[in-house]
Amino acid sequence: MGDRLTRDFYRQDVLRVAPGLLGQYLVRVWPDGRQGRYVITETEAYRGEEDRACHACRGKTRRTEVMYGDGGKLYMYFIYGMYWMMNVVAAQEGVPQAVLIRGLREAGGPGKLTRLLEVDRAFYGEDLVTSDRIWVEESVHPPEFTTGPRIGIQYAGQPWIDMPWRFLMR
DNA sequence: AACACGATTTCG
DNA sequence: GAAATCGTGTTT
Repeated sequence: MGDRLTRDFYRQDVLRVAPGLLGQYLVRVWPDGRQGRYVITETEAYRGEEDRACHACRGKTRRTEVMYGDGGKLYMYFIYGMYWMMNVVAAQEGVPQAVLIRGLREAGGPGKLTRLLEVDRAFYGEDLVTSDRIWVEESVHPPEFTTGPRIGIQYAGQPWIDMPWRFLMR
């Protein structure tokens, strides 16, 4: 069992937090006491209002406000009429950045892993530093990883389409 | 109040 | 390649 990641980890720039989450253990505890531990294998960084692919590019709304808060909370949003996406807020208060969790060793795809974990709107704003039902624990050593352009953000235009802000564990 | 669209997945 | 399906932001 590793130590839970601290507030200071999440308060770093998203370009450090996104790759930094690779290889770490995402822990989920259900109401009945059952516990699951999953290795995070793929993430993507969304970086502030200037990033046209980031939901914060349209400013603060009820949906995006948690991204403007302190790092370490969950930003959940619903898309395509059927999927909840799970994001980890990075950086400090006032800096809207988030990491989309795209894959776990046990489940590839952001829409599939939230179904596996059974997390939805009820986890909007959940604090990974203090929650008793979901958090992240540190693995022994950081894994090697590769990078690439983010998925499904063609509408964002250049240079955002080509930013290598997708991180995959080898 | 109505409308357009999306950080996806699955099936043909 | 297209459908499924609805919350959110924008427009009326």
